[in-house]
Amino acid sequence: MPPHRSIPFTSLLFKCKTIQQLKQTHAQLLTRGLNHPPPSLRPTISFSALNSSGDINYALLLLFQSSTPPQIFLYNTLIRGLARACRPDSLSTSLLVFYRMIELNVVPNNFTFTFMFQGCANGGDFDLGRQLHGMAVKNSFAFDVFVRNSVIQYYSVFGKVRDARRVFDENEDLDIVSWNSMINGYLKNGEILEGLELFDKMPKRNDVSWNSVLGALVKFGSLDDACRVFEEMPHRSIVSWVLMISGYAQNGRPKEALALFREMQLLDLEPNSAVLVSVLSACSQLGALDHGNWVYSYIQKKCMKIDSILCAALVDMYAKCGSIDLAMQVFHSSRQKDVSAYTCAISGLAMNGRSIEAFQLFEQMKGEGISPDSISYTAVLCACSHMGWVEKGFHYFHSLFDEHGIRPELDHYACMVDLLGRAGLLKEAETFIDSMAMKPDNVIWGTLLGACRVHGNAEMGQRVGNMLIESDQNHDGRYILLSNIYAESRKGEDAEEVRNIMRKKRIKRVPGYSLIEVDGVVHEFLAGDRSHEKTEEIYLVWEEISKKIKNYGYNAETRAITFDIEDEEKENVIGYHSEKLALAFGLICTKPGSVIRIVKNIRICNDCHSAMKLVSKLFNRKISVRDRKRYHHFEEGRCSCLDYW
DNA sequence: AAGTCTCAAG
Repeated sequence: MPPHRSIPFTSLLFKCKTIQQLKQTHAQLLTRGLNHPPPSLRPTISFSALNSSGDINYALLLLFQSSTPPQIFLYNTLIRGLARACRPDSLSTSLLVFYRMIELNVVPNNFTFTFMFQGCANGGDFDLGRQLHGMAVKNSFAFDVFVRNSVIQYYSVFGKVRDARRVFDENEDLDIVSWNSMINGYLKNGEILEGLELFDKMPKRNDVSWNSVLGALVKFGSLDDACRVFEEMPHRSIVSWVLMISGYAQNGRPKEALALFREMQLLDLEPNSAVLVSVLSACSQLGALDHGNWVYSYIQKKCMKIDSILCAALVDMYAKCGSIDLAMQVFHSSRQKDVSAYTCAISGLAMNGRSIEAFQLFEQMKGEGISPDSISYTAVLCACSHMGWVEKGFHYFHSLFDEHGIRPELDHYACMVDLLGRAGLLKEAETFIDSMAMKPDNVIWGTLLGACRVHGNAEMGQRVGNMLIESDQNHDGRYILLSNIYAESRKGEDAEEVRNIMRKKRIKRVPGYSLIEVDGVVHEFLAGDRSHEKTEEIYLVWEEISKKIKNYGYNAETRAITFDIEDEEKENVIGYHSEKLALAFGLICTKPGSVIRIVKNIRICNDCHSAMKLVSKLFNRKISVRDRKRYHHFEEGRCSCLDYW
């Protein structure tokens, strides 16, 4: 068969849009006896190796089975595809390709080396990279600026900034990417000053240079410094916006994240999925369902692809805004779900009082061949804790290592201590802490202290509380817990003593607050807050509510009163806990029949819990309160937590 | 014929 007969097929191959089409067309070509004519290899290998919907194994097969020795371009394409793919065997496979080409006397060129270094950087093999570097130098490929830049990048990834700097210094012929790679090497490895010094010396800067600095400030410096750079930089690319918005979202400043996003919209800039992921994270933190809904409809309107990260963010947002049904709807309709998306759904279910489904989903995930990671385990252990399922908790705790070889981390231990402590097994919890394979941190002891308070164990509480205060003198929560434990076990003097120490050390109490979103605006309330513009009305309404529910058995509890309030104010303040004010505001401002959604930064107290239950019944409203750990969905006088929390 | 640097979740 004359070779030119393959030409029409080759152009057909170039037009293929999917791997299936490509394989079919290629198969037709093969059945006509045109066994891998060289021109057909290029489109097939390029597509299979580089396209995100390609099939790199198919490309490998074609390359290794070719009857004629493939051109260097094809080898390079495969190595490039492998470097990009980030599979666990990527690097060993590209090394195989590398040896194969040498074996067939195809001499590697500067492109080969660029892709190999990229592979080493992504695949985590330092030694191989160093050998290749020697080889590249010996064969004069290190003169190519691309090769050199990928070497700098490779050394930087492994924290070998000095080696990177040597390559950088040895060469006259540097371009802006060399500078960026070198600066980024410093910044990523925490050598901020060196990085900034080099940045100052740069002959010319581009967006990437500025964004590297911006990213380092967000991560290692202060957000406010980053903000200043953001204001001053000559041009903001989408990456700059991503960095700032995610910086705010991840550092407990979700309101500022949303404000910056609004600024972006006013400038008519199109958000990408990275921006939306951060915006969704901010919505999750604020419980801002209206905003979150807007983001979801925006994604649908723009037909944006929902990848596993966006899926996880959406599921997390809906779950943390209390709309677990919507969360699961998004989850099930998404095609791309990775372990994180599953984990978000699992912890979302658990948080919303649907632990049985959480366990089912965990098993389903394993059934689909996705292995749980350490965070998935934190989620199931939390689910056990919410239900008080001690035995199940131990089962999962043991399977952590037995089934998945994951060594328990502090988070897992903390979940177990919470599970035991909440269930009233305080002794067992303490024994469990003693059996830990690592040194327990203050979070673990703090969890036990919290349990001591819930179950009124003053002896253990005193011991643990004093130890905690000793080791971390500035944590307000520990003083408060200990003082309350004393107060509740009628040791008023000891409680007073703790209060005095706290005053003397000038330890500021982090105030408890509640958020409620009405018509896209997030309102914030503190306990006894009188700053809201509708204060008069809010307090009036709460008085009415209070009177009404008292007729149905509500008795303002005084046990849970915080200590830094003067005695005569006690009843007043517990009557005006932030969630009660938010509830009154919600009753004033939302439509009858709609759900009132409140987000708290600390745990809900007994008093508010019983008040909420009664209001849900007497006012016939569904109320959702998210506290620091979980959701309480109140309906018709009952709570989804079944009064266990 | 092709490449090197900045970017997101639990």
